[in-house]
Amino acid sequence: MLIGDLAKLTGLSKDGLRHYEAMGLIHSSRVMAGTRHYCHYDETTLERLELVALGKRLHFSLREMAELLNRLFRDEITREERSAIMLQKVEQIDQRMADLMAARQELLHLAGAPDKEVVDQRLKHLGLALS
Amino acid sequence: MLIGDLAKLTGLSKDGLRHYEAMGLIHSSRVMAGTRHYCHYDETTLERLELVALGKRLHFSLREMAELLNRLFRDEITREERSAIMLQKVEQIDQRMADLMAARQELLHLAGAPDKEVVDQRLKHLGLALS
DNA sequence: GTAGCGTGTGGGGTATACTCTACAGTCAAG
DNA sequence: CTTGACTGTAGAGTATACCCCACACGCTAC
Repeated sequence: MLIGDLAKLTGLSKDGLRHYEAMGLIHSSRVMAGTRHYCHYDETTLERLELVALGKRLHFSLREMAELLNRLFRDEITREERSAIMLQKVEQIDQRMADLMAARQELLHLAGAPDKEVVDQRLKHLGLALS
Repeated sequence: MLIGDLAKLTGLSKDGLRHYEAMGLIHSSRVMAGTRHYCHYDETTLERLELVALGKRLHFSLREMAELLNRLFRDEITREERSAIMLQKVEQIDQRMADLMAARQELLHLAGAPDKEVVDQRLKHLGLALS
């Protein structure tokens, strides 16, 4: 299929898809038409794009995904390695959360801790609690 | 003082300081010397830069800080507004933490939850716990 | 008086993830 | 056979926070 179809099916923009292709996340076969060519995408592209969506949710960068995705489609990733990759990302996320948590505490302090319980209530809604 | 002194006192690079000035975080008086001029910074610049450091810890952008800093030095920010600003930033942080927390959960799931207790142990070290 | 350090300016580059614009060719419908 | 929709390419622009380089000038020490 052509890029317009892919865009409609995924809800992504054509420019975004071209960007993904430039980043190596998806691939196409070039089909000639007169002096120029068009890019044809097969159905695995949709699988790839679903994995890209997953990767974005999981806070992987496009660069990280480009590598992982290609290795994944060549069956080069073992269960153990996959697990390790995920846990490594968890560590990065923990680091960022620690950073945010420290800022949060300092912000509440600077805010004059107006209603600590009410504010921390939000954390619980997020599935978190201070320990 | 000149930019080199400021750089040494703060540990920031001259280029970084020039960037801050271009962003409106600090200001200088231009003193002529022949055909050109030099930028002189007064002591309040150090105070400003300390606030910039604080702002960075608290995840304020330079653009946000430029506005806040100038208003702060003109005494245009009431206690109530300061509190509101901090709490607004807390909300943004909560949003990002929720995002990260969701990703974290999904990552652990995809990792095969190898040793959930051990991994969640790290969250406690960060001052957090699942509720 | 010249070497060397410090300085301001302008511009480019890095990283991330795109969007937008202009230009030109292809193709189907009318 | 022309119009309109679609396509590829190149390049610029957005946002954030800087770094690096070259150039030319100022000032001080020698």
